[in-house]
Amino acid sequence: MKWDELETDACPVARAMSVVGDRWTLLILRECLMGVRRFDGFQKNLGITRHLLSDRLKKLEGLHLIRREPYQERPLRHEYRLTRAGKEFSPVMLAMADWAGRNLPHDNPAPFRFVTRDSGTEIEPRLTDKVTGQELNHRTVRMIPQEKLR
Amino acid sequence: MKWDELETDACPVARAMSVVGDRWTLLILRECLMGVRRFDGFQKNLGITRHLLSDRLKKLEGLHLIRREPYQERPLRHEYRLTRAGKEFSPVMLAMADWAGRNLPHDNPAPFRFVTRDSGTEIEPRLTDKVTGQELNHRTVRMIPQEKLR
DNA sequence: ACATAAAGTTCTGTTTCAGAACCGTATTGT
DNA sequence: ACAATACGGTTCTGAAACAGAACTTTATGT
Repeated sequence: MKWDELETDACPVARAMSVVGDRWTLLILRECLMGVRRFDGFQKNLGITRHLLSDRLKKLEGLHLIRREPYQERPLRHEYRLTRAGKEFSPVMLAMADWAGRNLPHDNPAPFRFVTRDSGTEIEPRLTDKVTGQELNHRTVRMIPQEKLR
Repeated sequence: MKWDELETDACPVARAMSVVGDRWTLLILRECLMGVRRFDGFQKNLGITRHLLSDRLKKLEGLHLIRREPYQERPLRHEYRLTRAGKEFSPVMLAMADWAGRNLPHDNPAPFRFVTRDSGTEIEPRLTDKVTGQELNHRTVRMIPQEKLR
């Protein structure tokens, strides 16, 4: 199975992996969420090669997760900003950071924090159901293949 | 920057990518969450090459996200099951599936559903704060680099 | 005139991956 | 008895992706 087949898979998890299933793309999104907007900013923060960064930014733009906007002319330069779809990735990033913080431990603390915009207090993420408010985890949720439903 | 440097990065998102930052690992976890336990089950469902599957299962076992347990002797055969840490990945999977379902659209419906174990109703995931119950998204949460806090 | 900056592109060698073939141990079918 | 099938891998080869460095272009500062 090749990359291009993943993109068009009926499974949303597979499609998600066609986007963030490489070493860098999700880390670029992390930098976007932290406010980085320019090529060299990404490159220096991540230690990614310039070639790959250029490539990934194009890919993310093509997927409409980031937008390329001119911030000066002569020479024409652009910055990269999250679109709505890109911003909506934020809860995934949070859930992932929380999981990794608990399950892939490290001696040093994370180099960032998630805080609420209103009070500035640190958050404790928890996935819940919109309707019932019930916590969603492996104990409360089942993932059922569609065939087995019928 | 190389793979091995990612694993030991202080950033939990980077460490998460050292685990699921490839085409297959997260899809293997998806299969685990759907109840697949055996080598050929993963191989057939995913279309991954046997070599890579073998490799990824070893990696996941090494990270204690899955456990290898004998289910028969002669010939000795094992099945692969999620550990607690692996099961705790479930909310991330849910958040990701939800995001991709909304932002990487596809004509066909997902080949699975997430339903509650008690009532069997389909869930609508939403990330909230444990303490305040406030919804967590790009509008309500800021991601701050540690340096800027001091 | 020379150095620095920003945003890439190009080049070369290494690593990872895809696809197929092969192997070992056992069970089932004829 | 013998072949076919099941299961769980390992080994091999060519293709794709990646890392690191050098180069380019347009412009500013000194």
